[in-house]
Formats: sequence, C-alpha cells, structure tokens
Amino acid sequence: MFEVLKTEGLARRGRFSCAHGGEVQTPVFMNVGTQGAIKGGLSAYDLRQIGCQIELSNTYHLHLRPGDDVVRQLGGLHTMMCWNGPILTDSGGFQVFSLASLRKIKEEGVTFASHLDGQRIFMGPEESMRIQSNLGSDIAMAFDECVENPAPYEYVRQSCQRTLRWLHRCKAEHDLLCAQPDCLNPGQLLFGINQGGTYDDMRVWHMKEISKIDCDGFAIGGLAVGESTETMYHILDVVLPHAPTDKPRYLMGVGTPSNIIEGVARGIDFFDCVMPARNARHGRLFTWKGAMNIKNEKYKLDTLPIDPECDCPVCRTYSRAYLRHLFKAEEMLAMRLAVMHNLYFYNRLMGRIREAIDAGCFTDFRTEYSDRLDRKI
RNA sequence: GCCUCCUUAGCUCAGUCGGUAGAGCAUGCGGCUGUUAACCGCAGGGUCGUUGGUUCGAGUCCAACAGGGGGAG
Repeated sequence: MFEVLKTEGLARRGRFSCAHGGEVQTPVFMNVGTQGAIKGGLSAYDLRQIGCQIELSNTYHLHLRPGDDVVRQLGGLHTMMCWNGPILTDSGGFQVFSLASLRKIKEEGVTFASHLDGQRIFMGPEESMRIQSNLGSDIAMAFDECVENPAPYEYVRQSCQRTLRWLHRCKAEHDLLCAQPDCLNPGQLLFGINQGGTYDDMRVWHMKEISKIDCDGFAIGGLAVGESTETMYHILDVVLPHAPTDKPRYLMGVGTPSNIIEGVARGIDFFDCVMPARNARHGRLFTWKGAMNIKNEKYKLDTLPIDPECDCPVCRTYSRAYLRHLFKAEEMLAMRLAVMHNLYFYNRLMGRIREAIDAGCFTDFRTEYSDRLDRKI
C-alpha cells in the first residue's frame, strides 16, 4: 500500500495506493476542499486539469453541513462531489485549534459551539471516526488536539498523552466500523498524528508511542501554528528519525513552496495547505521566480502570462493585466483563474520534486529553489 | 430677477457650545500554513467654493460673489 521507490538523502520518492483512484505518486500535495469543494469555484473536473492526485476534506465542516448522514445517503463524498480519486478527511482536530474560542476539551472529547449557529456539537475520537466512515474517505485522520505554539510544557505533555489515548480509541473504533457489513469504504485507512509542540522530548516520546499502533501512515501535526520556520524544521529533524520508514509521513497544513521542499528534504511524503488557494483568492500568485501580488499597479499594462515558465491553462491563455483587472473589478473569474494557477503550480512543484529525486538531483533542485519560491517579486 | 437649501479627501458624506478636520468607499501596499478568511491590516490623500467681516481664535457666526439642487411666479 506504500512503497518507497527511491531515496536521496532523507528525501523519499514513493507510491501509495488506496481504495479509489489507483496510485498516488509521492511526495504529493493534497488539494484542500474543506467543504467538499475547492474554494474559488473549481470543480472536480478542474482538479484533474490542474494535476491533483488526492483531495482533502474536513470532518467537522461536513458534519455540520450538509451532515455526514446526508453525505452517506448521497453515496459518500466521492459520489457527492463527483471526484473518484483518493480523498483524505481531516478529523476535526485542527478545529480544536482554529475554533479555540468556541470549544471545551475534556477526556471524552471536545464540545464545540458551531461556528454557524452556536449549536452544541460533541466530537470525540469515536464520533470523528464514525463521521469519516460515513463520508467514505480513503484516509481517515485520527482525532487529535492541535496545540498552538508556543504552549507551556506541562500543557503540551498532558495534551499529548490525551491525544495518544484518543489515537487508541480512534484505532479501535475505526477497526470496528470497517468490519461492519454496511461500511461505505471498508478499505479506509487510518493515519495517526504526532504532537508535542516545540519540545523535542515530547515530540520523540509521542512519535515512539504512536508508532506502536498499527496505523497506515503517520502525520506530524501542530506545526506552522505559531512557531518560527527554523523551529518547525528543527522539530522535523528531531522527530522524523523516529517515524516508521515503511509508512507514509504527512506534514499537516504545510506550507509555503520552500516549506515543502525542506519537508521533502527531511523525509516527508504528504503535504496539504490552504495557502495556495487562499493566497490565490487574495491575489498572491506563485511563480518559479517567486510570489507576485497580481493586484499591484505595476501589472496594469503587463501582457505577459502570470508565469512565462508555467504551462497551466491560465498562463497559456490570459495576461497579468487581465487578471489584475478581474481582481480590481471583483469578478469571480479572478479567483477561479488564480486558484487554478496556484494549485497547478503546487502540483507541478511536487511533480518536479519527484522528477528530481528520480533523477538523483533533488539536492540541486533544493539549492536552486528552496530560498527562491517564497520570495516576493 | 425672487425665495430657499447645498458647496469639507478621488466619490458619498459626518463635523457637537466657535478652540486649526473624521468616516465609509475608492486608491496604493502588506499579511495569509491540517480554511470561522472573495478575508484582515497599514498607508497616502484636505488653502473646509472664493473674498471680506466679527472674534484672542472661524469648517462652524455675518455679508457679498461663484457654482449647483429645489420652489414659487
């Protein structure tokens, strides 16, 4: 189900298979469709056009709307959104962080006040697994607590231990659900999540503990949530030697193009991030020379494509000046084209990383691009 | 020609009892990392229509003029 095909230093070139859509080539970027849709107006058809291998949706958001029971009655998330490729569902653990003002954590789980209408929502490990089972995703994420950085050592220690206990409960419930005769996706996989804040010993202890559990992959969570980039890289350096080598490693919610290159260099196989889509909607576009703000006045009469080196459908067709006009005029086409370009760029970035590892020149690729792609132009 | 109201930032408008001016939008720029984000933040921008008068001091009170809206005839 996961195979490392080639390595260069710590970087891994692999392939991964799950119930839907055949093989995923890694390292891979998962395109984020939180509510079963890529924000910015992209369809499942568009996802194919921009080279998306695997899509990510969210347990908390789909539970609230339209409801995981509804999704199940519609045949599951794949059928509902007409995407027959692999889908990973995040567990709701990130919402413990992002909706911190709307929730209370206890041993059993987390009580949220719905961000839509305030209604009380209880979600613990079992609830998250049941919802993800109803969604029928290919990869379910363990329900964890994503702790903001920096956080006091003692808080992180207790949270980590609880997240570990939650993982045991997730695993048990997941096994139970997959064994049921009416299970929507009996082949659904489960990834555990490493936490531990910015504390080396907690990170390592937690990774060793979760590695003992028979998960199909392991994620590094709780990074890019307040700490410096250097700290994030340091934690990866410290924790990844303790992750199983025969299972995929997923760096959750990361990140910038440079973060991804540096993550691959440290042995990460899976990434996801809202950044390319969100920045696109806000007019920040990635290119092979750096990131541009298409709304800047200097593009008013610029007839070049967003990135002359890019062969995405947007760059093959439209000018910077037209994109800028669409943004200034607040046409929805602006966001759609911008998101298409940025996601194509991210998927192409992963493709070039894979090609580089295959060719044994990832080190050169890293040297050429790591400091360059986040830079403003 | 008569009566009346208006004139303050690029636009639409606030501005208290007279104490040398604010907002929204627009513009420019920045931020965004398992989405509560088509969002958030910062900045530039003013001979307060003109000329006089009263006053220690006028966007504010008075007069004339200019431009504009409305009304009566």
